[in-house]
Amino acid sequence: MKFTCLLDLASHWASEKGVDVPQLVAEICPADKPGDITLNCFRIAKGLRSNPMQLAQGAQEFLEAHQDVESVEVEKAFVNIILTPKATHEATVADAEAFFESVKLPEAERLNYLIEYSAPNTNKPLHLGHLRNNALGMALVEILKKVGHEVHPVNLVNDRGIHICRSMEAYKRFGNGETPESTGVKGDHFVGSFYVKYAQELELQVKALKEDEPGLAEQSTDKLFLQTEIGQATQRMLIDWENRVPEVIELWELMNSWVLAGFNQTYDRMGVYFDKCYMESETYKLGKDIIDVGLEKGVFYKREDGATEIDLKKYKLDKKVVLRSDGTSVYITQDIGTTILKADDFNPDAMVWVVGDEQIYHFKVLFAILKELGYEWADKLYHLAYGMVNLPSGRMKSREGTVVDADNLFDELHELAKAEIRKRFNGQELPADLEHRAEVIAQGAIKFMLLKVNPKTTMMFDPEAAVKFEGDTGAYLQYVCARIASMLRKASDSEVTDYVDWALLNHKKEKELSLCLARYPQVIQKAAQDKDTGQLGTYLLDLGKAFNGFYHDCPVLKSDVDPSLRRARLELSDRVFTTLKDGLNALTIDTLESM
RNA sequence: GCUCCCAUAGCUCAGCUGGAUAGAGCAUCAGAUUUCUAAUCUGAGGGUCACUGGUUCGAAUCCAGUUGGGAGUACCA
Repeated sequence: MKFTCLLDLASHWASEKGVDVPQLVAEICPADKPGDITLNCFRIAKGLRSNPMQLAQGAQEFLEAHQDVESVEVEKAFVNIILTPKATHEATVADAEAFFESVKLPEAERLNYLIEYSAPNTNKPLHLGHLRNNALGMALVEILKKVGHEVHPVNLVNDRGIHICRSMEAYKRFGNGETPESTGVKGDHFVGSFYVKYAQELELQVKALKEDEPGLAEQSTDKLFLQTEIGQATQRMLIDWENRVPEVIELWELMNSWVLAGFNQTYDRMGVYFDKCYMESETYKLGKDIIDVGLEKGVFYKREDGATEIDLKKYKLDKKVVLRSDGTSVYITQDIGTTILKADDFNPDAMVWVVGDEQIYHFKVLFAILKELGYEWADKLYHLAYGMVNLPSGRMKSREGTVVDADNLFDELHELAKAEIRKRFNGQELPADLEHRAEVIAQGAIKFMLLKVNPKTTMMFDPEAAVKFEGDTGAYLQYVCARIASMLRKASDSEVTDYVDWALLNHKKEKELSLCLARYPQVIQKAAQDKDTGQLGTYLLDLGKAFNGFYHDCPVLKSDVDPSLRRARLELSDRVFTTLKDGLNALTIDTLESM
């Protein structure tokens, strides 16, 4: 927000005191104070090494004489300024093109980002936790694009390993040749059901084992895994998979194709897309050659027992094994290799991983190793570590059946949204796009709920609150858009002049609205910088509330409104509409012309 | 044991580089609708910002410690 009166004040001070005056940043005046904007002289005084009270006095004297200023009041070192309406609106949103252009970062600060998110396992359907990941990843992509970065989203599908073999082994035993097509079950759910069956069978075998050998009674299922018949069979299957045994590969390909088809449906519904999907089955052997290079460089060393290790005490981290003594890879080896592959593929300036906060340590280690290996992009790696999603009853536990399934949640919200629409049509003919409206509202509800909080917060998902479309919700914001769209529709046939007289918008709510709008470019840039969707969500709610206040107090289309005032209010409303839509789209939430 | 994160209204969450009397939504109570779409708006009650000390003109915010919670700490992924 660049207000002429503050620019003038800055140059006035500069010439008066003969020093450089940093840019004077205005704050929004608190609602209970007399003013539109506030100059905090406590803050300015530090830079100028002056007395805050005297600065405030001086500011008042200067500003009272300024043509953009109606009045000034000083409280302590706060200078509360009431601007003329013209100055308020023209410094903020009058020039729509300039306003939206100011969202973009300077050319020199724009980067090429590579963002990895989602990273599902192909053995179970997606649940609420994945939805937080997906929503964050998608939104981060759009926010970064919005401020001018180039962004490439990628996925890394965990399609191999012992957990995948579990579903396969169970299918071999209990599948009876059924398929998603023959049963009509979505592919990922179909395969997931065998993962569940596997767990049941394993428990039975463990129980039998413990009955045979009471000494094992205290052992965990994981410990006894390889002593069960099914566990051994699964382990053999993993080895067969690695040896590319045709019938195992065939089954694996078949079941993965089912799961991925299911995931793609869910992705499409959310609007998830990727520039590239890496499959772990194709990348899991990567990284070993890099370890050799690192050994030569002295980054790694061989331990006496043959394992290859790196000492990261310089980074306040522990030692980390990167190759087992038998020469095989560990998880981080693969991650090193995959990261380098991604860097080669996209040549990014910066990379982001959207992964849960339980892996914070892992990424610290990964980044430190890549730094030691000397990659030029190693300083621009970021782990967006989000907190987990809890239920009122606590953590989601698959064993207790409390996992909130993604597809079911979508369906449930869709039906509830539809019921809400029906309620409002109250017997009238329903709109032709009823299903579309319900889906946009449902997606908006779940996404906004997940994105409005700070990503790092361990958040609570309350099903009761999620199914309401009131208060701090996506629907609240979509509703504002629908209201404005309705006004703009009704006004479209009226005469539209190019000239908007912003000086007419002198109502407190009108000025507040412009001042709130004016924060948008900074907010979205800060959200991009901090990779924090919560800041944007909070802001959009502020904007929505500011509009609803205006809408309540300032009639636009009523017959007694002067045409030029109506014109100006429509223009302001249009700016809210465009901004809200832009901001919601940055959160990957769609808007509606009618709800 | 060690490391990291968290603690703000009954509940869920904001609170930017320290700045005015700590905010919002939900819930509770009281109001507003011959509508520009009430999925809305207005008002009320509700706080020892976990605790103790420190830095500062000024601390929810910074520092140290205490208590309580979560996560991580494998030749697992």
